[in-house]
Amino acid sequence: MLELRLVQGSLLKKVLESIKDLVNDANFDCSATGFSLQAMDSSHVSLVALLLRSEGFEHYRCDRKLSMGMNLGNMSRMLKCAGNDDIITLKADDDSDTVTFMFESATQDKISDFEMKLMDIDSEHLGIPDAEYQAIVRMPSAEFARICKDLATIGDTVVISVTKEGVKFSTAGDIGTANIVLRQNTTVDKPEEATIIEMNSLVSLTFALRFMNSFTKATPLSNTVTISLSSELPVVVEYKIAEMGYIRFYLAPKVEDEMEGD
Amino acid sequence: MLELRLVQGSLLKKVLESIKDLVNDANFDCSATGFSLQAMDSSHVSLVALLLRSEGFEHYRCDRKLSMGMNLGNMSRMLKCAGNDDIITLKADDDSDTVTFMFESATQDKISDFEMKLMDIDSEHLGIPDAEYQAIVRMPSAEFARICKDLATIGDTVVISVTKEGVKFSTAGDIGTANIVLRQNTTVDKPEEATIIEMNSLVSLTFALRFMNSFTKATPLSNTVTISLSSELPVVVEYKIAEMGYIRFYLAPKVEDEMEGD
DNA sequence: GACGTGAACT
DNA sequence: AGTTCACGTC
Repeated sequence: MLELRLVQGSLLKKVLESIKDLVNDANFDCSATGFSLQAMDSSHVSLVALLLRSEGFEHYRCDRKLSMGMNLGNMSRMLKCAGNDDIITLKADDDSDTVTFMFESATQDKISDFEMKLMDIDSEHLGIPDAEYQAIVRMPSAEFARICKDLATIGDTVVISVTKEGVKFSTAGDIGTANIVLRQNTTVDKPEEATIIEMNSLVSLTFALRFMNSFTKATPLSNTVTISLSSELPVVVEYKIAEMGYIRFYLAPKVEDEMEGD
Repeated sequence: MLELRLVQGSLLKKVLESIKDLVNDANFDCSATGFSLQAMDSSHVSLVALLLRSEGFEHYRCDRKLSMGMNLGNMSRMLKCAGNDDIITLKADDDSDTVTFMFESATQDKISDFEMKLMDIDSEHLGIPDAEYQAIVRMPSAEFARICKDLATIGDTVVISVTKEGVKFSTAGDIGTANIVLRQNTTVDKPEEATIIEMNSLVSLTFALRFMNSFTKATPLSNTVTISLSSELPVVVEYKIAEMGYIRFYLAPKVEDEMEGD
């Protein structure tokens, strides 16, 4: 028996909006710890990891570990039927092949329940080791989204270079080149507007903008984004989910001297 | 060496928005006087003339006359990467085949530079003689845009007729006809809402609405528009650019008794 | 919330 | 190249 009651239902709506374009089908894993997901995108290039800790739910009952395979497009379609102020409760019986989403309007005047078929998805759950990163950049998520969107109008890949002073985003394409430099800035009135750089060593890595622009769909989940970079490691683009956990996107850097990217 | 610093960068963004649909490629001409452009639209029917005087720039350095051929679509794409409050600096080395747009955010925390390839464009620079016009109408630019948009839903051409009392915009199409009369009105609280007519002789001319509706893309540049009319002369639709210059569109009247227009 | 525009896909 | 979808703007 599984029953998870999330008062701020809009969180789950936003989570699905942020991953449904990247991942078609995925297993949601429930345990006493929380509600989580780990999945490769449909082209098997990037990886998404979501965690919503049990403490973040108003009510969290998970008798035994459960892995529920869902089509994220269909799940998103159902969640779109929930109001932004609705309380969402997710229910599943043990050994059931369906999951039920219940939506309660803030006023309790409208109560909906949507039942969705589960599916069998074979997924290797990768252990992601904690790593030391050469540089970690924290910046306003909207700014990061804007930069990735702008650069994508010029080129296909972005080079992210971090120095103590700032972070540089560069691209090149047929019509020209672009460099955007963001200065480290911790002295801003509002902490969510700060750009903070923790750097152990200089790092400069190249990524496909197509994926970065998918990741930034998670912007509504958090005012800030954290980008963790190391040579030879996938970049981690993390959006913290207040009081509950995070959504993290992993993407391997491009090898610089490849003849032709994809 | 060329270096033009424009504090109100949104002006340049708006200028490009207003001409990029009309003209594909054009030469920007820089001289000590200012930054200008003159180009036929891609169908070689209408003409655009832009002037941004050097005095309007915070910093204006132009060592020698320079003509820079740009693809306006690509230039617009790059300018879209500038914030509306950004300071835009345009740089080019002599004999360089590129131009650089630098964008500085108001806070100086974000500095971008975009380099664009220049192109060779052969353009005959027409001398446009100052002319006496039979009638000059000044009116709110938004009103003019609305009229052209509305009339285009009925017909393909507009007849603009000016009398001392007012200006009439007429069209006819399959579904019917339309006439919009604007009375001269100088007694309005705000001068930008006035409709002012200077008339030497009655004039009534026909124009393709398709082009008029392209011209009105410049509406964000000025609250008022000036329409100068004479038989046998192209109409001039002018939007003044505060403190800096103007953008003018020229379009030849249709000959009335042609069998079929274009 | 609706429209118009630009980008992606077929 | 045409259609569809998503985004930004009004």
